[in-house]
Amino acid sequence: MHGLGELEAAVMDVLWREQPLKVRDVLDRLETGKKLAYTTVMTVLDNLHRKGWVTRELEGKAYRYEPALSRAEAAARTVRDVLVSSGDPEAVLMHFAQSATERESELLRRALPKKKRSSAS
Amino acid sequence: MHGLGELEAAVMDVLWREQPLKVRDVLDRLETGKKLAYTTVMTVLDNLHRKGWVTRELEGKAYRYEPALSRAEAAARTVRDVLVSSGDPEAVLMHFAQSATERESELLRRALPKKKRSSAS
DNA sequence: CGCCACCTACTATAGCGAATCGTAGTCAGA
DNA sequence: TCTGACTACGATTCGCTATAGTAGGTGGCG
Repeated sequence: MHGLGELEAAVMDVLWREQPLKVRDVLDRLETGKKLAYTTVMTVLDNLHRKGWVTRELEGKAYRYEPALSRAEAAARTVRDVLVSSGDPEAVLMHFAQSATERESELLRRALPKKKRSSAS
Repeated sequence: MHGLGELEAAVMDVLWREQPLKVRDVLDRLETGKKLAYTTVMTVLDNLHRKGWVTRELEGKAYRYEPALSRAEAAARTVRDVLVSSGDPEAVLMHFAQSATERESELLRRALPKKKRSSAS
């Protein structure tokens, strides 16, 4: 869904699950099979910050990180990017509609009519 | 949109534009600034084949390659994957609906009712 | 018949981004 | 002041992509 590595994605998962966390908190909550070094997680968070995936705020001595976008927002943006970069959004939507589950179709049908103008980022 | 490298994507673009092509044909049509070696393109096509992005068929001495999926199908599948892996497809669709253009909304509204069953990969 | 052109198969190198840490420096508090 | 918790930097390793050379097979043509 993203242009992220495995660990980076795992870290984002943690942050999406529980909001503002310090490096240590993320480390504690990471569900990888191996125990990582504190600095490893710090580096990853730093990279995510540099790439704009998370924002951070100094609290005393340590940073508290939180996702720049909710998981759903990030995913929605990815969907949009795929549409745009596909060169033919219409065709893609057609194919998607074909494979959409009944539930998804229902949701979309309800959500779409309510739409208002808004520019894509 | 994909998990492909730059050259791989360029090669897929060529194949999506014009269907069954031999290595040499792809090489000739590649729009990269630099002139690549024949074997470079061959390797890329081989890798794409290994990863399932293209199928190939021996014609005489050489292979003829073609995309396993149309560009739109591939993109649609990516969209589906994003939805599924997001953990909350509904929320993603809601956000997407918010940012959809009028045209996209219109398209979806028309396409959705036609839906039929089909299994996601 | 033997050489040339064209292909594929294999192997090799370099580059880049991600993963993973170690070390050094800083600062608040016991 | 010594300690513990942090951050800032830098180093190494790894996997994947980009890029290409070399070896070996084969059909056609002079």
